[in-house]
Amino acid sequence: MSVKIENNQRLRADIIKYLYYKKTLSLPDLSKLTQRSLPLVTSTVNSLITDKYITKKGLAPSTGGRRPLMFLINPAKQKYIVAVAMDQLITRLVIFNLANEIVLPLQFLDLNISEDEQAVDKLITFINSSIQKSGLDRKSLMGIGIGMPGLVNAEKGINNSHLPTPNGSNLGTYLKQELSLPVYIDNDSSLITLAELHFGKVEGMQDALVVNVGWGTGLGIILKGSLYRGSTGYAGEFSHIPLSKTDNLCSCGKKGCLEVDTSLWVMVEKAKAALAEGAESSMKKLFEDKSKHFGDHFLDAVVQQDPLAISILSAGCFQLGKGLSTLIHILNPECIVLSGRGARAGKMLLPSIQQAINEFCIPRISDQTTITLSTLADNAELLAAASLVVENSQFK
Amino acid sequence: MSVKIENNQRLRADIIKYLYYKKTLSLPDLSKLTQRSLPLVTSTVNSLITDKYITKKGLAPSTGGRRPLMFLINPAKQKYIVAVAMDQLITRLVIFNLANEIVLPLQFLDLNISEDEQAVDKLITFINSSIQKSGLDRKSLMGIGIGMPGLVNAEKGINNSHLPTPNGSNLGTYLKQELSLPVYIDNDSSLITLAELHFGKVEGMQDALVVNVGWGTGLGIILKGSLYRGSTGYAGEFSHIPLSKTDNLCSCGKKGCLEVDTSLWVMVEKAKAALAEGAESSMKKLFEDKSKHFGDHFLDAVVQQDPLAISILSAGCFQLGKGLSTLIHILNPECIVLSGRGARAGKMLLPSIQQAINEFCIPRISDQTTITLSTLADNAELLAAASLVVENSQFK
DNA sequence: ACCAACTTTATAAAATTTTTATAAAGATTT
DNA sequence: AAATCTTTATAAAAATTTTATAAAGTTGGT
Repeated sequence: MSVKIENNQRLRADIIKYLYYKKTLSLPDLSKLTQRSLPLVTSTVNSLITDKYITKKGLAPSTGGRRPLMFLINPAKQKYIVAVAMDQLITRLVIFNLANEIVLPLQFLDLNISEDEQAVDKLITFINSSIQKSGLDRKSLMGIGIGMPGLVNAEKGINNSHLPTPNGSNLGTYLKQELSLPVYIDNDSSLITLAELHFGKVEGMQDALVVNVGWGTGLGIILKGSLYRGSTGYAGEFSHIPLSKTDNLCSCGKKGCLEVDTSLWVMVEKAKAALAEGAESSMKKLFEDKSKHFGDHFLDAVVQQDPLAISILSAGCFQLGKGLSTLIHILNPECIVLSGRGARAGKMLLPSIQQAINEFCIPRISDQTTITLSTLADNAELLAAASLVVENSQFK
Repeated sequence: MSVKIENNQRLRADIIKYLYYKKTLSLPDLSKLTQRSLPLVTSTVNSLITDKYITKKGLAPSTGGRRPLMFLINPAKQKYIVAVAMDQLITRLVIFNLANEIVLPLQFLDLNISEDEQAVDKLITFINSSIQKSGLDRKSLMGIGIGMPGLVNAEKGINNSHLPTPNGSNLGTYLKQELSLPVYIDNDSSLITLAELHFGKVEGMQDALVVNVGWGTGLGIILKGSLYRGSTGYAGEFSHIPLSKTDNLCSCGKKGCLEVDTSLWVMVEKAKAALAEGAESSMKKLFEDKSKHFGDHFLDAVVQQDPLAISILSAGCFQLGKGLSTLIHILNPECIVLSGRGARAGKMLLPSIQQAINEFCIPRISDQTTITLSTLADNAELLAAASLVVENSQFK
């Protein structure tokens, strides 16, 4: 048996990716997942063990035959990933190892990406100082994955909505240059969708939708088992489809966008207007506390079953459900997952959405689609930001 | 060199399929398309020549190097395909050979699929008598491909809207039994989309939409280079998305469906109502001729630039454009093709659709999508019905 | 006009990968 | 408790791809 020294980078990367997502797998598992033969997978796994990328875990319980030897990523391998999740107001950062263990705990930065003109350079400083704080050798960092709001073209590294670079150049390449590490950026909703696909409710499904209920209303589309990005990378622009019965002006400049009824911003405005008109609500007191954002107060009020907040939310969710009815007819998905920060309003969202679907969908089609809540916590976006790096790296 | 007698059915089928769609190809072309190595493709092509499935055409002009030997399907190979295209009112049939040459010319049958309870048995009789008329040996028929309106699950062979079988069983299996030949059914809009993908404007594109402008408004979705059918086969139900500003009742039982504004049926009704109210139009005279259907008269009036017909059509097309705006935002397609019988209204459709898109789309997204008219004639659906058989056959 | 350099296609030989067969380890049935 | 079925692992055989080379043709320069 000749020991193979260094070939088949593609299969090596695939094996590491599958172990990264699924934690422990046997040789037959990897053979099926990678669609390569068992002997080939065996020899490639052996070479990865030699390189300390993966280790043997031990024998798994039998499922009716010989017990399989399980493999997992070697947590001791000194390869690390910087994961960044950006919000309109707050940017978070974590450093993981390849086994998805946290090496540098959550770091925060207050950063208003749409108003602060120096946002990009502040981001760079933040990332650099976080790396320094971790004490890790820069050479051991595989790359940086960043999730951010806006019309992002992940492939080209462009954000059309926010974060212009000082010299007006491409955001992705600018970050890569300044940080001298591989940088991968993506839209926040796309990342949340990838998190649901790899670690959450959509795992293993072919066709599904993930709604990012947040300041806006984001959408990620899983088609044929992978994230669909469209011909120029802008697929899933759900929040600006023409659906509202009102002609209210949207932030995008058009009238009657879905977002006009469904975004958390708008709901907070509605709550404020109602309070100004003398409505009774627990929000009156909550809104006085300026340490948290209005939107978070609104969600708190919903969770505490405040009637005004729930009535505003329900109206918004009904419109969201109408939008989802359209998607169900067009895409006939297996499942729709409600995710993002708004998902913590949890069960409060579902009834109005379901009601709209009952009203607007052909039952034979909508019966096949289940609607469910995400079980991933807030670090979903960070996990998926890290997975961006794993997806795009080589393992030599 | 050992001559291979009979193996690799998959590659044989793939090679025949590519030659069927692209007419003539060289060995390197086939190697790239099938993603198999040149030596393997060469030996498989040789075995197909031995079996008389394909023939050498001759050398193609050089593109800068050695001239390639071109191959094509052998028109003399005695394998034939029955193609059927059904409409609400008329059913058409053609028999092709593998080279897509017509062996039995167009046959017609008046058949109202939604009202005639014996429609299925009449269809069977029609197909059988057409085969008899052709004089072809039944053993030389590879199968029957049928396109039909309705909520069709092609994989399972079900039509939920029309054509119930006498014994209530599965339509596909019933037809297969009664005709004792392989039968493949599909939705008419899906077939038109496949025709555009293989023979028309969408050829080679990854992400595109095909609108079947007809009695209803059908949609076919091309994603990642192939027809997208959804998790349970019902994707593309465009005509019943909630979009109309009216609350008019749709034939499906819901209110405010897109179809309420965009179907040819509805436009004809609007024209009739306007005429009853004394409006002037060339349609007054056209509608007296009962030998053609009202819808065809309406399209004639449009083509002849009748003001009333054009104004009704424009209003419908604006709503269609609003619906397409939604699809552009969600799916970010490279191209939208207007096809189906309504496409002969041609350039009359485009302005209102474009106007709606300008009004409802974010320019950065819609700029990337071109809207174009189909150049395929009415036999598009028949061609694609035949291709269903080729796609599902083996070539031993 | 002719030769060198570059392209594309076709075939032969070498290397890789898969398929098939067999063995090993454990569960299940008789 | 032995025989049979499952699943995993490895070895040998067969198939496929990769690499190298040849053949056929274009292009551009002198």
